[in-house]
Amino acid sequence: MNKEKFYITTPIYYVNGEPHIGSAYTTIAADVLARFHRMKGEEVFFLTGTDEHGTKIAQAAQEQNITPQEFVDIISSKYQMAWDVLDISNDDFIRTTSSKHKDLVKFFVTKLKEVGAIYEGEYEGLYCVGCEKFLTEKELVNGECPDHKKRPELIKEKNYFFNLKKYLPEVEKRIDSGEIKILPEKIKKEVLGLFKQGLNDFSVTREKVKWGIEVPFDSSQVVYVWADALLNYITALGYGSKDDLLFRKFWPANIHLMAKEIIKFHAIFWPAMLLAVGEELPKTIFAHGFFTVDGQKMSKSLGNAIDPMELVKQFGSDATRFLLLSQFPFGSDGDVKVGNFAIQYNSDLANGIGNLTSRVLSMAEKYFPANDGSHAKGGQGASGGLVPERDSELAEPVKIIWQEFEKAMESFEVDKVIEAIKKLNGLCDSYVEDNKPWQLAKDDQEKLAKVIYNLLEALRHLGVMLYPVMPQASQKILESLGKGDFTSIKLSDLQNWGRLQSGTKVVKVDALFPRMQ
RNA sequence: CGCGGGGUAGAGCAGUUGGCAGCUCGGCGGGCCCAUAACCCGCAGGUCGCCGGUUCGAGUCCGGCCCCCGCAACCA
Repeated sequence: MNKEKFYITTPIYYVNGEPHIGSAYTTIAADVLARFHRMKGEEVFFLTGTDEHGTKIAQAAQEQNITPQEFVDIISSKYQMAWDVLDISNDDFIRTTSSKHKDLVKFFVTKLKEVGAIYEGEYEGLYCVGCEKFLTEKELVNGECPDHKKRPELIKEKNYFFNLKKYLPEVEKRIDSGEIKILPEKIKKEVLGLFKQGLNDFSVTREKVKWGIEVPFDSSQVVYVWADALLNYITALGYGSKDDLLFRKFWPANIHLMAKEIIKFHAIFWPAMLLAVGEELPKTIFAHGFFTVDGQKMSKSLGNAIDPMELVKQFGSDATRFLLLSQFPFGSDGDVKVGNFAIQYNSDLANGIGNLTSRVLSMAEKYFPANDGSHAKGGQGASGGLVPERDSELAEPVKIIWQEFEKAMESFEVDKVIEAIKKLNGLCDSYVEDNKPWQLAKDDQEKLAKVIYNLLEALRHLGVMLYPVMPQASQKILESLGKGDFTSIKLSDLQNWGRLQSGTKVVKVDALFPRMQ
């Protein structure tokens, strides 16, 4: 039987700055989906990376007196370290300055020329000699370049243009019909609106830009951003090379995930380019929303950008993942109150999941102590408990929560995934109160055994459910139940009630999420 | 008349096909004692932006108005 495949991507991030909360948000969300699909037993390829060409990069490097390559090496490695710290499980990390990518982009551009999808034209724009780049109206202050206080010149240069107009009707049709799913629905509307407004052919090369991939058939030109960056999704898979096994296996992408500002390029330009060369189109393109911080748009100039690495320092990787994803519905914009992170950490994680884990394991240990003496050596929590007789009183409600959880995952509603987790947490807390194990310990051993079993088994389910969002906590919970490694077991099996064997030794863990003061 | 989103309890948000207005946090009161001073229960009563309309009945449909915000006119 062929395993189902799942190919998920984030955008490649532009290395003009270090990882920020937006890129972290996208990447964490993608990681959650990737982990979930792996749990389902699918063959997953999860790609992220960095976009490293362009004038801005060359300038930034010059300011620091290093070569552009040195500059991008530094920033790119910061992204890789950040994702490492955040437990991102990407299968590859593509860099647009890698020789593989560069070769395949050249191949692609040549192919565009061969099929007649590009033509020579003239680009006219406002050029600042000081910046050595074209400026947009938006960048100008009183009609002047803000950096050099000079009016930019209106100049023309040779460019190759992609014949977008030729492919627009087909792309529109595929989007409208849902062959390419654009999500959420409102973004789809917006994209369809763009067609009505009309779109122009776009440059795929530039003459004045120096830091980029040289156009193979015209050395005066360098490949311009979209024909470079977007290609990462297939060059990473070896498209156009001898070794294109991954490409044939994983393309088309199941989902391109991104923030909404680049939806146009992904929903329109990218499919059009793929059509031009006769390749399949991505199945789903999902654009999530933007953060505002305390009501204001996040920006470097305002100095209100949230550094994801600071969050990790404060809360840890798991909690950072959880907190970012639970701020607002995935796909909408949302405001983040910086002060709320700690409050929410305490309520959902310390008092919620952490406390539940702690109370359940404590009771197991207290009421059903293991007496084989083979405890963890040294350290605290060296005692252990045994799982008592099984019971299925919680099986049904847990099953329903699993259904909600999966539905949320399948529809990319990451925030609702978190709701499901919280619901299971709440179910367990209520169950404790309803059954009062400390009472049963005095007068009903038989029922006590069932109640504790149910709690331990529910905790196991929680541990599994936590895996996509908070892999570390998941691991700790499952280890404490003697179920550390479950990656080879399919989710559908893990979801069965009663997998936890009676008599299994459980070991209390240190606080999963220490309370913040 | 560029495109799109939104205005619901102190705050942040849910509200599918119209039918007693919900969730989380905070606040107040009670309970419990297994647990990370955690947990459970109850309460707190918001003209659902404004004005009309359709309907037995409208945050939920229609029309108009006011106010926020995002995207866009080839920034990566």
